[in-house]
Amino acid sequence: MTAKLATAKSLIDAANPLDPAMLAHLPPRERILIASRELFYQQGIHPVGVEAIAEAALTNKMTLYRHFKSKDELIVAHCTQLAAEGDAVWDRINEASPNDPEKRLTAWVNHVEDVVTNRFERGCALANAAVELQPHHPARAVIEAYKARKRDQLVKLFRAAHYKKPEMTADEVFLLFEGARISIQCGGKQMALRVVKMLRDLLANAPRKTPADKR
Amino acid sequence: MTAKLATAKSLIDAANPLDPAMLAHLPPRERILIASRELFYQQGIHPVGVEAIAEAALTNKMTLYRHFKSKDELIVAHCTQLAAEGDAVWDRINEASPNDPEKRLTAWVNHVEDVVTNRFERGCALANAAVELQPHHPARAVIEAYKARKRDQLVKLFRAAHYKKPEMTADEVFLLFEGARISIQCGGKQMALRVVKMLRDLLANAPRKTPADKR
Amino acid sequence: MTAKLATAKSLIDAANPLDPAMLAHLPPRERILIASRELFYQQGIHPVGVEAIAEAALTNKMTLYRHFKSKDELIVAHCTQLAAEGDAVWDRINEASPNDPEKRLTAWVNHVEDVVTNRFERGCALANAAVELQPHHPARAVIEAYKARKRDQLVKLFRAAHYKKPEMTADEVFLLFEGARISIQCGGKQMALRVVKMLRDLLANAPRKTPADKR
Amino acid sequence: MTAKLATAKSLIDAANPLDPAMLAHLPPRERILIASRELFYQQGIHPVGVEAIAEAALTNKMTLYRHFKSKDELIVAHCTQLAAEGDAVWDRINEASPNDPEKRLTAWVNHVEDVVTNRFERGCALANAAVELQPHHPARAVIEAYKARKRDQLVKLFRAAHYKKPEMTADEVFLLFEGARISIQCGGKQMALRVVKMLRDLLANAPRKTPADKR
DNA sequence: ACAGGCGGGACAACCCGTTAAT
DNA sequence: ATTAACGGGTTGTCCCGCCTGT
Repeated sequence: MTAKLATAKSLIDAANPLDPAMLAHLPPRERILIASRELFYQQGIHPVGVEAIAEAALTNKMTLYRHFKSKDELIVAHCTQLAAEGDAVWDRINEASPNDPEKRLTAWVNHVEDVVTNRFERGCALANAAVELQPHHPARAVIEAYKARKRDQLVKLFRAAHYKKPEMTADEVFLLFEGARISIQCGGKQMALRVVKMLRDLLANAPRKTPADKR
Repeated sequence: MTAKLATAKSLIDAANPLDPAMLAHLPPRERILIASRELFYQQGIHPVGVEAIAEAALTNKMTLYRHFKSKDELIVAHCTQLAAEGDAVWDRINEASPNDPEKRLTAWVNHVEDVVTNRFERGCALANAAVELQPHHPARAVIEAYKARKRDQLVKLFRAAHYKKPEMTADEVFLLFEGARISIQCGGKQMALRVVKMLRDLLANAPRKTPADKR
Repeated sequence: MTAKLATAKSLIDAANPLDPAMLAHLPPRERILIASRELFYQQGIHPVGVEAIAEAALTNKMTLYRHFKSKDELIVAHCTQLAAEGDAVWDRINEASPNDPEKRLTAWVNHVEDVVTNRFERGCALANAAVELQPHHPARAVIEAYKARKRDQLVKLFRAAHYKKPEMTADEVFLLFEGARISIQCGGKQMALRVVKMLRDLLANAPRKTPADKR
Repeated sequence: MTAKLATAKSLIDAANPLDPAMLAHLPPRERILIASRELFYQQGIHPVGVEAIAEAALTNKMTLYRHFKSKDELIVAHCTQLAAEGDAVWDRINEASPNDPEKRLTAWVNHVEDVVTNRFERGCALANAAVELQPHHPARAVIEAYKARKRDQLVKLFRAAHYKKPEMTADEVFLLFEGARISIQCGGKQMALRVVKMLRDLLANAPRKTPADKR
């Protein structure tokens, strides 16, 4: 489990992502995106000004505006980055056991456990962004595409694992996870932690296709 | 079912809540809270200025500041109001069948169906507010208390209905509902609609205590 | 001549238009327009910020933006005001001698003398604005309409005075006046002063309609 | 007349002055001045940033700042260039008929006709610059010297052509031309076109020195 | 008590001219 | 010679209190 955590951590952020020593050798665009992720996640999108982002990224407003032609575009890039990271986690889980859907399911639940246990005290950054951004904001499309992709990937996984109703099961699992993360924001940290047991029960008890397949 | 809808509707909003004809005969404080609810829900809290609220409430900033000594206090009152309305819905459901937990469960699911089907295109207003507000904001306490209350009420209801694991079932139901509503914001309207079937299946299949206990 | 000057002066600005004592009892919108006229004329439109205007108008940006929803709109109002004042000068000249075109011509030349001699060290404010503003700026239409109106009014006046070629003479007079004022900006103050003699000669020598009228 | 146009055109701009193919083989300083002339004339001086100039000149800001130590200095160079070009036009006209002032006058009016007819949709670039620049700007001196020179050259020309009042006639002609060009900016394109006829009439009718010369 | 305009300071996003580092 | 850095300045909006009249 320690290994698992280290793996996941290294995928997303190593230690303190705003540590000047970490940022110093990165190109400005990277620094800006890292700073955005951190500040947007901690404080939300609206309350964070471009100046604060530039400062946290060890640069200045002008450089920020050379790389992103507006704050809105930065927000889009920020959401795109988050989505790509989420996809990367999924890909890593899949590639680890390409021929064993059971293991992939287990690995995903372990990832969920990591997420609700150790990180993301403010829930899902993309869901939060969707809440803050107006419906017509271009970043919304990025978020919606990501969420739809996640659900479809779960469907495929449950189908590969010969679940009888892959769509239904995927929806259930997806909504439980989403609900757990939004509940973190609403004080339900304890409830979010219980979601892991729910998911394990659900995976164990949901009906499979045929006994033959199980063997 | 028509009656149900009418009931819920009348609890929350009658026709167009910002219709001047509706607001005119209400005291200013009520008008301001109604306007806040509408604007905050549609656009979020940060993007809506006090001036816009005052205008929609057919009054002016001065009056607003006489009733709420700051925008933050208005936000608290707004969340308190939303919580009270949610509680009222619950109470109404409970009082309709005080001695029949089965009927109460059914009624609650029907209410959920109404919510995800007909209204709240932007998910749960309180969850959205929690996302927008900083952790130290006083309104967060109101929201967290409300969400905890909801979960506990579900636990009690499941216990009354002799479910074997009332906490577990309540959590599951709660998270599914929360997940469904946050998914509305993330483009998962279709998925949110499927939550109703999930809930009905779950209620039907979750293990009850024993037939002996029912008698 | 003293009377003339006083008259013209009172039409446009009395003493120092930015004197706080003068501004104090005026409504904010008036103060802002007066401050705009003064600052825009002295420094041009681009170099003057809204903050400086608000300050000179003894108010602040917020009040300015309550009366004009953008700087561009303020510029339009400013140009409209200048045009109205120019029209008022013309009207006053006309109403003073409604039945004597000769006197009106003389009065107009006297006004020109006043303008190039005593005021407007930076030429015609509207022409300057036209130079500074992009062709698509809405204020440009105001300026062009004003200039066209001035030329047409001169044509009518020359026709009433029985000049043989009223259009030609009006154009000539108009262009000389315009040229004189733009030359002020280009160091040709001395040349501008000579325009008065040119105009008087031109009016005296341009051919009239009938010999009888000439006596 | 086609030859005339070609001549004048080749003096000032050949086809599209910002065509990369035209600029490519020029030294950077030339490219920058050409780009400045085009952009400053089309949009004015204030709205055009150094970055845009560098880009249009197929170079970068750093190179620009190696050739001109500030934007203000570039503006001075720009105005100096415009003045030199104007002088070159005048010299060419003069050198074409060094001993025939009548021809020179005619040629100059033809040039004026070309200017107000075919080019300079935004009037005189130097006059526009004078309007935009503060009185203390060093480029103003360049502009004023140029305009004064133009007037003096006209005086000399009228004296050489034996006009009775060369100063007066020169002023008149000068102001008409200036007025025509500023009027282009103010919507008076039609009026500007009529200035050519005025000038021809004026030259034909203004009194000459001795009857002997005329015969 | 309500209505409304006015005032004020802070801060948002965005862009400028200019210089330094690489 | 390109990219980054920098400080200051732009327009525009925020929340909030004052100060009139009803």
